[in-house]
Amino acid sequence: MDGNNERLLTPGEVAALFRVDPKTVTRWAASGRITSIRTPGGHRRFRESEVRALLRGDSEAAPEGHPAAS
Amino acid sequence: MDGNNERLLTPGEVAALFRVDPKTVTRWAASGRITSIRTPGGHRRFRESEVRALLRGDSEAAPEGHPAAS
DNA sequence: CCCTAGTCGGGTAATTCGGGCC
DNA sequence: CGTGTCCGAATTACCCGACTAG
Repeated sequence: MDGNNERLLTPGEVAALFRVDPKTVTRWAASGRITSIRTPGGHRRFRESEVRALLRGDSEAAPEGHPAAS
Repeated sequence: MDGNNERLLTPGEVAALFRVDPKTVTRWAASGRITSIRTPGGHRRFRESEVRALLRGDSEAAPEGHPAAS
């Protein structure tokens, strides 16, 4: 198995998490405030770990990978 | 034995990677947005390297071959 | 040969996209 | 500057029944 078990969220999911409109989430991605993965169709997907870090109030950029309990 | 060690992924695998419906992946292949290999039965299969490049946001899809360090 | 899971095909509703405006 | 809402257009998600993969 690949260690690539990163869960992706849809704009609507992130919008519901942040209590904002999906359009706002799209603007965050356009501003580079959040990592966005684009589907061949043009739709965006967001990393669950990244969104979680933002939700926690982590101003610092979340490091890629797993937050090893150090 | 051709040196073709390319791993092929099923629509369900690609769909899970992009967090989309397997039907959507099939639509990408129908639109020519992704290289699809057809089984004698009509089922589609996708190249692991191609899917990975799409996930990375690489607009330039590797036509084929291995990513030799140039 | 049989079986379970996955995929195929077409059609319709929901969501998202993009730009512009308040 | 950032957010919410408008529009039209594109893309995606779920419905069904039938076939393939292993």
